[in-house]
Amino acid sequence: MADILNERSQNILEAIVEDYITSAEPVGSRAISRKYDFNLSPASVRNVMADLEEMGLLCSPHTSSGRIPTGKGFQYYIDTLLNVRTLNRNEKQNLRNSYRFQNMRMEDVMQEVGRVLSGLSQYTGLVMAPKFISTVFRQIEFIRLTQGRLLMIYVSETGLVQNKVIEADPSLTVSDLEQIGNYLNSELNGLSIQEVRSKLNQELQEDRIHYDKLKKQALKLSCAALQDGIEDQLYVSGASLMLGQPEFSTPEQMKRLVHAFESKKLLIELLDRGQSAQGVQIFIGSESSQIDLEGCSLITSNFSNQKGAIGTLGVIGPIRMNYSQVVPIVDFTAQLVSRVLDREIDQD
Amino acid sequence: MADILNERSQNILEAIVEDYITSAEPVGSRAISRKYDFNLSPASVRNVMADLEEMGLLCSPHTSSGRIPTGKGFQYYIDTLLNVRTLNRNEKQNLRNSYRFQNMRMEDVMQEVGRVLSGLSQYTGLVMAPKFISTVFRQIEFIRLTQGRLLMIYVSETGLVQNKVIEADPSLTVSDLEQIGNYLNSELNGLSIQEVRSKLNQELQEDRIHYDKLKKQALKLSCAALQDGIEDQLYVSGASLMLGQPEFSTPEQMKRLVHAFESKKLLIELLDRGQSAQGVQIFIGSESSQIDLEGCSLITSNFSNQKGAIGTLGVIGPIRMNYSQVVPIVDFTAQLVSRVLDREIDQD
DNA sequence: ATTAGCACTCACCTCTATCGAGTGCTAACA
DNA sequence: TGTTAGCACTCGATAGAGGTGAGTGCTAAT
Repeated sequence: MADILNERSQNILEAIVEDYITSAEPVGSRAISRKYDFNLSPASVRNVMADLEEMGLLCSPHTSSGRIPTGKGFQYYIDTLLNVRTLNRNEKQNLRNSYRFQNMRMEDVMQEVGRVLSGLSQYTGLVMAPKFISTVFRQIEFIRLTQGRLLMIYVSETGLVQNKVIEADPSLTVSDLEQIGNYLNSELNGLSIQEVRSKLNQELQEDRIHYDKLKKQALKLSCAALQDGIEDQLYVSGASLMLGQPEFSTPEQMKRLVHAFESKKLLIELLDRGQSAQGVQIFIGSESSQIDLEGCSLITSNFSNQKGAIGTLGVIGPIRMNYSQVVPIVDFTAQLVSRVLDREIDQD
Repeated sequence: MADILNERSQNILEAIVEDYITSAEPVGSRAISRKYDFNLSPASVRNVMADLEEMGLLCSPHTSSGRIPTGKGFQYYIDTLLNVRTLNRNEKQNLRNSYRFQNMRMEDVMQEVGRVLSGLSQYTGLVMAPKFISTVFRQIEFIRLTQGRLLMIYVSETGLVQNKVIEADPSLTVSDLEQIGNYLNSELNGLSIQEVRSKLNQELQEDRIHYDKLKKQALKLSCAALQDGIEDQLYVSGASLMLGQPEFSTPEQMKRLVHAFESKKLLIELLDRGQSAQGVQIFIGSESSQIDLEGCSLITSNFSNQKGAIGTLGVIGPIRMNYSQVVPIVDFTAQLVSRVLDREIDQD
């Protein structure tokens, strides 16, 4: 794709995209020819623009208006023209200082990250906590609520607390539960949930005929507790900032956006897509094809600690986002959070 | 106040309010005289309306438009004219069936309640989980994160899980923590957090010179853990439904609302005001005087279990809410949730 | 290949006219 | 004396007309 455009066309496309990013208005040939010194008259610029439009990189809202980049145009810009600013030492230090992670619960860390991302970018910050399945077992606790109903509390290695109500054999006593907890805590410590699951399944089969009743109970309980059904946690910050963007200024678009942010399902789905990738990823609205998120663009990066718990953070904004500014922020923040996750626990 | 108005004025005010509730448009004298059979001509109705306007119960957006009730008008309507529908057995059963509380975590119960409230009322549902301070102690657990940093997990009697990171003496070993946990769990079980606090303070003073080092550590730890700094949890559901209401149809008002819902602080403040009251409470926008929530009205009721943990739930909508329909829903839901809280634990 | 020139398009603004729902006031009526 | 019919008036909402200007496409000259 990159080679279809000659240098002049590239320069003009870049100029148009960047002008449009700051102005949110259709860009005219005159403006381009004046602001950037290509030594080209408006008429020449117009010729190039007509070509770019034919290639689907630009479009004009109506006959007598300037051009705006299409999704494809932005995609091209991101793929080949965007040069991401790298943060210098000062900027990195400033960013580091923006975050206050001292003595925070994991939930608070996630929320704080979202808040800061949103504040710095002036768009909407998203943070998806590490998925339950990607966490590493640290401790489990069972608390009896009523006959046959237990509250299970699970703490991951990084201090992420999750809980769940499970049904259980009503005959289990409190001291049974304590023993079961102790057994599981010693057996499963340090294993990833995936490892835990396969281990549990394996042992359950082996022990099917075994007579250690308590151990069997323990396996059954932990199966119910850890098998599934713990939902993703998504933190959305600064949704109202999006409503200030000119592309979402009509009531209908606002409703759409708020709905999308509220249901969270769409967003989680979108963030999931990037979970396997490394580094910063950019999804462009049209591509993502979620009606409610039309016109939006998503910059994400995964974070993880050394043992693998993977979460995702990022910024969602209008397609017309300031990528060169936001990308490094998202990138560095992901690195920062990864390091914080590791620091949460003793390195041994 | 009620006695200043004669019956005819009351009838007309009621008619205007109810018409406005369904139409969201200024109500004219002609409409009133036709739809309701007071046997009064529009002219007579106009006379009454002029009186009501003078008393500050009505106002007209401009000279030649119908009247709309003022905040004061709504207040009067709610105080003296509103007759709340009581739910019949069928409706109660339907409402009960709307909620699915089986094997849900407390967090999920709260969220579910918000969702259903919002769905039934078509406005925005609010649920504030019982305040930490109003809960009853059930269990506490300390998990070592790093040298000198502990994760404290607190479970209230109703199964509400909260956690917090606290600093602690780095020399504490894992078995120390276990002992401390056991000690606290046996000592504090069944006490309200307020009782716990006074007990801790008392014992800390008594034991100041004592030589039981571990006990002292236990007291210190639990003080740090339970003293304060656990924030309220507020669940907001169906915010986007509010954006469909005609009074919030302009971009500016939408932004205001979304901002108010997002920051949550305003809402928590507002909900706090009703924490001491019993039964359903109604706050009207102008009265609440929060700029961001102008034009909104709040119907709340507290719920609590037998031991006193108090939370609040309700519905926030335009002042022009269908009170007679929403009030009984909020009322009955609060009763329902109260009962669920009690059922969460063994009755002993 | 580039560009100056020109006719053309179309969103946007403002001005004006019209319409109609609703009012307040007054005079007539039961 | 309370009620009502009649009437002039107000004012938002809607629609159309005209002007403006930014921007385009095309063509012919450089």
